[in-house]
Amino acid sequence: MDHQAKGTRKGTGGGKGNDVKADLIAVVVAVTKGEPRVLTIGQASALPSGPFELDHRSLQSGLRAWVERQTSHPLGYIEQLYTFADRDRIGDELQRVISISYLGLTREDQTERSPTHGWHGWYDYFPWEDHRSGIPAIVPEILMPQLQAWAEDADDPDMHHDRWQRATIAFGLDERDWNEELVLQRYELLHEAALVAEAKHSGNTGSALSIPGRPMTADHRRILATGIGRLRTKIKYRPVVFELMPATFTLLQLQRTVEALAGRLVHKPNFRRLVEQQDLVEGTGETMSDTGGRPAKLFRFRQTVLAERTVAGTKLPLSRA
Amino acid sequence: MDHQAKGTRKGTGGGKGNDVKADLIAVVVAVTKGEPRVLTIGQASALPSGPFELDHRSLQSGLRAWVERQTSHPLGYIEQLYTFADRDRIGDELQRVISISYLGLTREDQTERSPTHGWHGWYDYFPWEDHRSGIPAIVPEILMPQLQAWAEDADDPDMHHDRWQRATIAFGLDERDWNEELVLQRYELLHEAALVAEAKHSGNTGSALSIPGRPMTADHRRILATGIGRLRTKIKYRPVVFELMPATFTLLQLQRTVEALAGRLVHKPNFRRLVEQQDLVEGTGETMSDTGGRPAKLFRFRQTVLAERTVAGTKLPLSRA
DNA sequence: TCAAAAGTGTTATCCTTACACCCATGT
DNA sequence: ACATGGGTGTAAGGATAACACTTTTGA
Repeated sequence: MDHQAKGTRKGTGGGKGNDVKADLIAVVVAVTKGEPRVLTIGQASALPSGPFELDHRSLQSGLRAWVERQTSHPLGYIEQLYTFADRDRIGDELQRVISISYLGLTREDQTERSPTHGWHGWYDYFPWEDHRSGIPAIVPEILMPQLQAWAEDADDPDMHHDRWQRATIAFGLDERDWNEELVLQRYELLHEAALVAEAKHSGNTGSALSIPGRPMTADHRRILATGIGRLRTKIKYRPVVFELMPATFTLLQLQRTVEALAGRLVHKPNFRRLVEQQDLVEGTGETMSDTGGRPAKLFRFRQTVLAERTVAGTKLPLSRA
Repeated sequence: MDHQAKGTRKGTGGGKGNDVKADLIAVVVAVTKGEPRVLTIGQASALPSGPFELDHRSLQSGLRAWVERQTSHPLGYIEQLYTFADRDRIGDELQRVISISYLGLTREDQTERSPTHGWHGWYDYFPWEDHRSGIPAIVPEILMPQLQAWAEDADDPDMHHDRWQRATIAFGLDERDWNEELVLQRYELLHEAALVAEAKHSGNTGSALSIPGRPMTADHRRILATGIGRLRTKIKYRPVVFELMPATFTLLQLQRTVEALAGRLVHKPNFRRLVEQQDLVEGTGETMSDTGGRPAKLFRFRQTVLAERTVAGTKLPLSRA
């Protein structure tokens, strides 16, 4: 790197003028018995994380090293989420910490028991995000009234209108408008309205009572929200669900997994056609007959589609020429 | 941040054991006279960048500060692209540098002349990416033969097949299969095949000759590829093009801008309908009659849609219930 | 026989794509 | 008149969403 700016650096040699700490932090997801779960350490309130060290070959391998060291759990698919920076007090010095967050998908080892880490349903942290059984009661009964109060607390009519509009968009006024992808927007709105426990620390005047939903250390819940949002978006255009499935599965199991992630129910006949028509899966020839009803064919993911298909992704009216 | 890992940190107090340098780096894009251009410093071979400093309020504001200091050019819309890490020699010490890259959209000030920075057409760096006049000659005449040679140079048949398959997917064998979003995959493929100048530095055995396309400092061209790819994806689902347009414009100007970014032509009548039907623009009542032909209505972007619409984004067969 | 889940058929609707054509201005 | 770009109509085809229905098992 020899960009022009070098000359203006303070203490280019070895001084630690603008040096920062870099942290790696992981949202590791699995779906077990139809519930999406996230890997946590400590009292279920922190995501696995650790400093990026000089002997890590890359950010990805550093992250894998940390997660595997802290949880003995190997990771499969991982993807970078977002990088953010905060000022942090370490000892007496004010120092920068940069956090580079990743999303990881894996299968949960249900046999293991550990005091240092565990799996927790992600809807424990975001109870308003699960719409599989309809709109959760807390949305109309607690969140919306609180958000309305927050909006009315605004300084001027414009601000009031803006706050309430953001709230109605983020949460969807009637059921058809609910957009499951807006996980981060919803969390940030609740944070801004000082309705989540994490907002209290920053000397916020905010409302007295906190809403349901388990808080996390520092801004880990915001990172988790980012990961959930990303995954909900991604399952729609890339076949990442299969990273969470066992080697063979029935179409209903696949559907339940998608529903768990999206937080909403999908239409069974159409879901089957969608999956089969895209050649994402192939039958194994075997069937499974455990959960009452007619035995279901077992399928496996067709690895080859990963190479064959890259994503259509047009939305422009291209002209042929 | 008090994640569990803290205890294992080397020199938690003030030691610089695992401290890193953090660089901010910007891909700043404008579209001028139907050509997409990128802001560069130095001999048109580096992107604006600089260290993230302790007095920057946030990553975004640090980036804005650097770009504005280096180019006197204020930024509009910005979004984070990707973060990557490399080992770098600074003085005698081996040290980490983390680069956090951003995409910025703006309008070019065509009056300014500066010796320290300039705007350059992005197809100078990626001549194979412009398909507005059909497939560029260098694709079939230079790139594909070189890639084929590279594929045939593989150690075993599997590797040969894999390399050639990746090449055909990335570049699209026949015109209909060209996917303009795969900018990064194409660049990385050419890099892996040691066909771009930047690949030579890393002691690569690679081929003797480099292909057309202006190289950049360090990995800046890879970052630019990331930015172009992201922008090409994004214009399809978010109205970001308007960040690049003047206050009022004709629909053909808008179309030319989209075409410049996508590197392909779009179908005029359908493009108009697409734009108008989505209520993205409103007429100003005025017309413009400069470039031969019937005077065109002028439009302006409807700012309100940013709030109203968040993105539909369904692709799952949801069930109503 | 009934409950539960597997699976198939079919239609209405909307969106995308393509083609054909007319309109208004300058030279 | 004609070239150039502006602008509208419309029909074919495919994807999506919704509804109705048959099949195969276990209790």
